Amino acid sequence: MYALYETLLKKHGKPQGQWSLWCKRPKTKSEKETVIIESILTQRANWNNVCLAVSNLKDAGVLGLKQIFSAEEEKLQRHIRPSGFYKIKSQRLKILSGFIAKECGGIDKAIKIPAPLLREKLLSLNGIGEETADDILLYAFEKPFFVIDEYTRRLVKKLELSDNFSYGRLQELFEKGLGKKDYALYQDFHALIVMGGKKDGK
DNA sequence: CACCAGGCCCTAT
DNA sequence: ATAGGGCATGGT
Repeated sequence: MYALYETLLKKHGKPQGQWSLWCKRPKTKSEKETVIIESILTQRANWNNVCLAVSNLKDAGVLGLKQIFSAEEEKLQRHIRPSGFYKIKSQRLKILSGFIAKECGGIDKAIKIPAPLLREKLLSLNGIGEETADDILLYAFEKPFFVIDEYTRRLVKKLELSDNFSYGRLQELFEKGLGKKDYALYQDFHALIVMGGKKDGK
């Protein structure tokens, strides 16, 4: 499995955050919050539209968990409209921001919750499935959970790495295949899979 | 104009 | 357990 990572790395070069925050290794609290917000906006959406929505939130000064939580629902909907499914996503953003900002007491507190427990709590929220939970854990909280998305499934299918496409099995395939739990490796590997799947890639 | 894009939930078999 | 429909926009 590590050989596959090296192959992709040689092919595409090191992920540099050319297309999003997701491979920039967000450091500041604000950058982490942005990643968390993007994890919802990107659900079944094209990345360009996510950028439009993020830009609107930023211009309106609402690009933060507390701001989202206290924003008027109708305004929030208007800002994120370009990302699609905006009514559902505004609800999901409210739920998620409330959970982290209020129930956890902020990002710094949330990050100290044992990762498996935090994952369970995220999954219990309406609108957060396995991929979104792992996006948050891996990219915002730097916890080693391999993200399985549509691009990953396509690659596994193409290379015939597995005949079982359930989320858990695929996650196990990558995590056990790599041996070590290394969040930076997981981030880069997944970023490379996405880069490879984007356009010519195949 | 048709089709697609880095999910998730709900409902009906 | 698993399949199918709904949610919505902007780009090609």
